[in-house]
Amino acid sequence: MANGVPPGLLEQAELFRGIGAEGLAAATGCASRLSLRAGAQLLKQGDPPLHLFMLEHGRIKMSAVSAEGAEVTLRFMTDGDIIGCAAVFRGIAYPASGTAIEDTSVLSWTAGQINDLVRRFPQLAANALAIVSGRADEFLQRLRETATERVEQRIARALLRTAGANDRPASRSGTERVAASRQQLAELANTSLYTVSRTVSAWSRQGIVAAGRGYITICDRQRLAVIAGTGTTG
Amino acid sequence: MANGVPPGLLEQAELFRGIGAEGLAAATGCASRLSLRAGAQLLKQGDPPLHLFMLEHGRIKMSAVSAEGAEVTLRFMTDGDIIGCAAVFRGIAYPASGTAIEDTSVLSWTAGQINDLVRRFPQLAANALAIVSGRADEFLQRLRETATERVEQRIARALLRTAGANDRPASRSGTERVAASRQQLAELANTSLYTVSRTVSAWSRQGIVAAGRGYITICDRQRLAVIAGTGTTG
DNA sequence: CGCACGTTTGATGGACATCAAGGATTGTGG
DNA sequence: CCACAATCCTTGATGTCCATCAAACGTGCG
Repeated sequence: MANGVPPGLLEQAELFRGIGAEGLAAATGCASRLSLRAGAQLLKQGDPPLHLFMLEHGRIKMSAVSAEGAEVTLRFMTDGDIIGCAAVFRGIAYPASGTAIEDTSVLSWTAGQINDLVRRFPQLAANALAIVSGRADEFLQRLRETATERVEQRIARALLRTAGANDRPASRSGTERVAASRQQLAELANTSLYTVSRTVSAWSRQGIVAAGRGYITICDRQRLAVIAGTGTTG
Repeated sequence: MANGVPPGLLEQAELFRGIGAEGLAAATGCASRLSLRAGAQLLKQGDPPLHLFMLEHGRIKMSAVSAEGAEVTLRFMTDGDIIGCAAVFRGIAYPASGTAIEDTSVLSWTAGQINDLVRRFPQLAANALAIVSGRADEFLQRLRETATERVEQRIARALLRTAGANDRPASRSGTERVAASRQQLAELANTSLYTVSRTVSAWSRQGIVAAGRGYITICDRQRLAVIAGTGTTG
């Protein structure tokens, strides 16, 4: 494998499921690797869909801006996530921008390569549908939340979500350290960093979390889940 | 055609594009027709994806509720729209509920029939991806709006959107009558019916619209577009 | 040590929801 | 054709959630 992509890596990704050893080998074989420093932009909203990406290691912030320039953070991508799926499969411009928020390594395929792969392994199309549909569900959920829920609830959700996305091997010590600045949480919860700070401070006083600079440690996941409305029966 | 579905009807639908005369005939042949009185429910969020629907004539409100019971109206479906696409293609529960808000006629296919059709006409899978992806974009846009825009702007958008969805043959008389109660607009703009009423009254005073019971007539689409931020260059 | 950056906390105000009550429009039955 | 009910719409008064401004504080780093 000239590109040095370890075999087996792609299996984790939802996109490459069910295409067999041959499919995985083909996809692995034509992948390129790309390294990004923290702060570098991977793709820009509105750009033509030349590449499909898969995050190998690191974190990327996906965000979208409106015509007036208002920005919304959509989600933070982590290892194994696919980026640019809908755009490449449909041949439309990327609907969002992606920026590395820490040093990150990414695999990429050209649109042409993906088209070839799809022709040989039609399962990829079904997988793409699943991914896009899942993303639609996510947006729908965010929409519901933003529209109907209070700030504290949204912040709790945002925290739990980035917790889940980060520490896959959930430390079962009960406490769980989440790398997230107030600003980042604010963007995910559609609120201001001030409100996040106040809320987190209040939680800290109640012993639900322990706050630090650039991170938050979840002490009482139960109570946080109750606040998030993911409540009780968890 | 035993079911009385007029040939040529399906061509309008995004889902059935590019499958040729044979495909259209096959799809038409196995479609069933369903009539709904205003207020009747077509499908319920969480139900297993037994049927795919296509709206033949009428209007259906799609809405989703959270675990806590808060409801969000997603969109109003009109002639030719596909309902249940993501659910049937992926085999997951319907993500939203659909209720007829006027007497409506719907075509339906069972999940099995759709699967057969997809096997024979793979283009259907690509079309489904386009539909789902388009819906994701819509949600993303709504999310951006709800998060960053002021109420007046959102109401303007909601009004223009339902205008576009209703009167396809846009009456070029300059004025355009839109069937929409204040309550419905409020749901689409994620606000209260009171605020909509106030806003519409203000517009009415400025001559942008003319308001009536159950409808709003757009007099100055230009200015409305400016308010919506779809501005000027239209 | 001092700078930069993230965080905290108070004070203020605005946008909008909500409550309340009254007015307009449509349909129904006598 | 008129009275009545049922909706839908309007408009004022009030309150609250949260954004925003301002300023200080803590932490880590060169």
